Amino acid sequence: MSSFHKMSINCNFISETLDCMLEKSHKHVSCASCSARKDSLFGNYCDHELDELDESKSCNYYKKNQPLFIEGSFPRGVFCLNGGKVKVFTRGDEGKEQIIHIAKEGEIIGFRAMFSGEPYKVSASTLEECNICYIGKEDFLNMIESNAVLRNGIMKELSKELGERAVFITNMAQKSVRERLAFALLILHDVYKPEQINLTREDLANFVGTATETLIRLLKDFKEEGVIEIHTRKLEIVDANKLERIAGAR
Amino acid sequence: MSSFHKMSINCNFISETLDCMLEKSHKHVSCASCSARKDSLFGNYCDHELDELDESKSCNYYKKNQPLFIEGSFPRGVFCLNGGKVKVFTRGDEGKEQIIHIAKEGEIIGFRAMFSGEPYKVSASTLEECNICYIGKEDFLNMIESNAVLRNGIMKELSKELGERAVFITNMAQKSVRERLAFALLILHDVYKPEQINLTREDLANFVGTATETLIRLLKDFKEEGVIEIHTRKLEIVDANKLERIAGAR
DNA sequence: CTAAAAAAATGATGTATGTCATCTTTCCAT
DNA sequence: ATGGAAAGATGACATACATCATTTTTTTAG
Repeated sequence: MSSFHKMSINCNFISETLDCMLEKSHKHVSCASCSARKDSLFGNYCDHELDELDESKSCNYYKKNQPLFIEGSFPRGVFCLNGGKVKVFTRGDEGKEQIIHIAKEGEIIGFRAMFSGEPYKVSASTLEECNICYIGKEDFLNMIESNAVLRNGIMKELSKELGERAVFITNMAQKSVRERLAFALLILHDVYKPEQINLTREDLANFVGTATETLIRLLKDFKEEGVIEIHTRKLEIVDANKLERIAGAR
Repeated sequence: MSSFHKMSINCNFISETLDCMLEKSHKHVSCASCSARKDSLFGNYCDHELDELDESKSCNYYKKNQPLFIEGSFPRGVFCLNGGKVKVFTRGDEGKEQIIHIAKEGEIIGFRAMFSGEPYKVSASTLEECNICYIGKEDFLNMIESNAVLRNGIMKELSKELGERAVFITNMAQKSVRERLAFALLILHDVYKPEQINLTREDLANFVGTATETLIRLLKDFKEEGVIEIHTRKLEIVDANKLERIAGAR
């Protein structure tokens, strides 16, 4: 319901939204009117660039837990997240997911494998109902080639993520599960705001890198310490400062 | 001594090498004659591009354990590794190093922060005697802007590393120390060949993400199982297949 | 609205790995 | 060559966390 509300903001008319969501139509959501765009790499596109972008993209509705792409397959285009949250993850040897990133509105997903020439090293699937646009490989690469601003934005994004992952690796190697959970909650707080964090315990455990049971116990600790409130599936951050202290420096 | 030999290959004359190494001169090693170049992003440069590259770079000799750059500072240029090995690492809250990557001849180091506009998220320092060229920020960015092949090479490299780090994170989160050590040894085997792995136990532990004592015990196990030989500081991989089996899939 | 399935919660138990303390070997500068 | 420092090795011990088994709660589908 709150995600429904959010979604409606991103479309021109309620009727279009309903088509989009309830009837899974592939109705075009124009980039010019996409509210997620301003925070995206296309944020500073001018009118004719937007028209061109509109031409080359398709728009799709995804139900909860639908895959966008799967580890090992080859990319045919990139995904531009108009509404909803998407998890990006790999599977370890025993099939257990390790969530690398949770993407929100405005993010472009899956462009890494486009440049590396390798198959996807990660999978991506929706965590909730999503509206996602799709740009074919050729169109996207042409845009990159001809538009220096977009290209620099992409390079900046790749570089930023690379830095973040170095920190992620260090946290995994050196922090306790308790510290990592605090760290993860802070990240998710940022991703989900102004809404509350809304993930299954299993997904959260797979993001933190721990067993579901351990995660549940630690959440309970945090609740008893007054740093979070648990509203069934939704987690509310009550004391972010304390979380930061628990998570340690950085 | 064997690293001395290797170094000499990369310079035009022995006398130049000696200057370079023993007297720490900044004598120019020409890119045209750099044997590390063929495997690098500059591998397919033509003559006049090489001249240009030569103009804009400086060449320096580094002793063992010297820093190239430090986490938190801002980049002023990139480093191009002509000879020797370099570790790239972050420090956790208690100052413990987590090694993210070990770079070898031909690699360009430190270009991530150049694009992200952020300070370095990692530090880099030499693991042995090194010959390292340096290209200033402005020159490098100009090259990127004007040379599409180099640019695409950089984007490919960024993308590949991003994928590798997703795997690294998953390994950290889900594999046992024993499995991670096997995995690390295979990576290092590749980096160091045709030489033997040559790292302190502490550095190796900081790469695997474990305590030095634990690492030492596991090395002993591997030795007793006949997968490695330990020649004091140097590690010889005897049975790579078995290591792969221990490391698990991927 | 209800039944079945999925998710969440809780307890009991084992173990891989970190920590601390001590000793030995190797390295390196003088 | 030699002595001090760094690196390597080994043992004893503690514990954070995973695993397994079971129960309760929530969600979903018919």
